[in-house]
Amino acid sequence: MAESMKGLHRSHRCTEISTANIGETVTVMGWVQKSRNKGGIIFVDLRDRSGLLQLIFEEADCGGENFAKAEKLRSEFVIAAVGKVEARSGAVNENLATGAIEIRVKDLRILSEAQTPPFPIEVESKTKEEIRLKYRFLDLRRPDIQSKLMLRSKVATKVRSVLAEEGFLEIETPILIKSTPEGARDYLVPSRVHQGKFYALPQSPQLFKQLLMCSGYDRYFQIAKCFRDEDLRADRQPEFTQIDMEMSFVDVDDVIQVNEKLLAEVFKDAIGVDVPLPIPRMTWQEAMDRFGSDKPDTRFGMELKDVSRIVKDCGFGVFTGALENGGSVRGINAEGQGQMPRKKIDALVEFAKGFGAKGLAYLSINEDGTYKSSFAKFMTEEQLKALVDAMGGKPGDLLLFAADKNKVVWDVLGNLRLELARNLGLLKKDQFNFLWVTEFPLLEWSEEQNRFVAMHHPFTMPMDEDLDKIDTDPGAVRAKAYDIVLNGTELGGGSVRIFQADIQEKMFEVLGFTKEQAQERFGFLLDAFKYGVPPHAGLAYGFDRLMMLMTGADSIREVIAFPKVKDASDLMTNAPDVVDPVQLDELGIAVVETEEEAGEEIKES
RNA sequence: GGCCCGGUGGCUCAGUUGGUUAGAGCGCCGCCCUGUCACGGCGGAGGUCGUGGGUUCGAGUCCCAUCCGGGUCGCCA
Repeated sequence: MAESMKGLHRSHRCTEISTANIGETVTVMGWVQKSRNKGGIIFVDLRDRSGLLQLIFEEADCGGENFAKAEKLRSEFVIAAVGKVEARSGAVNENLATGAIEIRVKDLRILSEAQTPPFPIEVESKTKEEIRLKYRFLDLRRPDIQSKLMLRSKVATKVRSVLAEEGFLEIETPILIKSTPEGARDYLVPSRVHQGKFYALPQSPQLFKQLLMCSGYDRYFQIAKCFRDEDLRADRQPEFTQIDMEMSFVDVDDVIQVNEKLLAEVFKDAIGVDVPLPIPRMTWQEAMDRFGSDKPDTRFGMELKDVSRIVKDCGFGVFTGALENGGSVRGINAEGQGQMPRKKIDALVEFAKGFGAKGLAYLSINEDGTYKSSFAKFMTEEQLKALVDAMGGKPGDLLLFAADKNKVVWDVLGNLRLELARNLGLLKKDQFNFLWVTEFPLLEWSEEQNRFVAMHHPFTMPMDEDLDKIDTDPGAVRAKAYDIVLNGTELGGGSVRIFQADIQEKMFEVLGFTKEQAQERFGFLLDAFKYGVPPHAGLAYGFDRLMMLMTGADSIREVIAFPKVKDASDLMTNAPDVVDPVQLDELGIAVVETEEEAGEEIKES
């Protein structure tokens, strides 16, 4: 029943037609959003990715045959219509970009009929994501998703043009690579030709871009697909996209400078936001001390204060105990929240426990200046007053304290601060606060592995002034690593790379790699470094996260055309799925049944 | 792997202390309507409550298990 579009050419997208086109004959094609049949006159809202346009059918204009076809139109039919652009003789629709005009149709073709969609194709869908993802091809018709993906394309285009202007070359790196298991789990791809051997999908193009520097392509970038076989989150997908770059003959400031230009131009071009330059910088240590996070959200205050010295001789064992164990006592001031009901405070305590706190001490300052506190009885009036003063407490404020190892205190208060901001509505999506966090620790002690692990990656350059500490106090060595943070989200990160063999060897040694292990995993890079390597540094952005923040989306899935759900499967295609035994046989792979599955087998048979 | 939230017609939801034929709005189908745009009017179809057990005279409602989706902690160099 579908008709051919033979002889027709689309002349405009829906919203490309305006009052300037009145009197012209146009050909439009798209989907039926809605049909309103008044009996002798039929209105049809036509939709394409540009927006909506009203078509009008009257038998006198289009003839009986076309009118009969128009009567059959249902939602999501794909049609072509030829007609004259007219100013509306009825009321103008202020809600529509094309609300002042309509197309008086002379010829209609139904290019494709459609079943009723399982959920409405509309902005701000209320439909469960599960159903939307199963029918993603329909969900992607919704105007808000379309505008997000169109913006994503625009940003990618702008990134390419800015970086090209800056002398960057776009070079692709392989997807089938060698597994270098340090960090996230790799996705593995079996090899038919080399049975029993596997490729890995890249977690990032890291090693290849460093090799490109060795090869003289002094400025590289790529919009690169990356893969990590880890559990998902609202802002994490197993496959995601990085805007990845690397530069030769540069140090930290050079990387920051070119990226500030990139960010400013992209934000201006894509969403009209001015990014004030230079973007503020903060060391990792300062970020932790002031915000309890290495990715501080600076859209609001409520900063952490270290009150260890104030409370070191008080009678509250929780505080003094933490200090004796080498920890600290820190607090935040939730200004004006002194009247917070006990129930809400208890909820905050529970929240804090989720981040490893054993508890949360609080003190609210009544309007008359007296205190209500969970720990007042352990302290003298003077001690309490000193504490309140240190926190800048005023009548009506609520002070919250955590006492533990530094790492726990930061984590607890850093997250508590964000939770309070969320509850108080302090996080404005149209405000964009950028921040560079610099001087990250080079290494991080892993309790699990009982060794130091690289905080960034094993090729990160230590800061020159800390080099001598790498043997004596590795944990105190800072790195030439930097993150770009936007509104409390890590947008991207990078570092200056080690390019001297002796420092790289030292690094592997500290990380507990033997020479053989290092050679086995990264030999090709170490070899390359023997043949002349320029100093180099780079950065990679999470493109999906960038788009999530730009569009104000709550989930990364909203800015990815075909995302996966929490267990990394695809509800539309059903991937991953079992494969034909013949395929497995070719690959020399045997699948071992788990006990659970074996049990099911027995039940079924 | 842990914790938390959700699953009732196509969609979004309501369903009181467990109690007669499980409701609503939207959508859908039919008829009518020449200026609608959240069109309108009349009529109609459609669910056994994610799944499986259990308690009970009686389960959408209580219990157990399980599946699916979401959030989060672990994890994500």
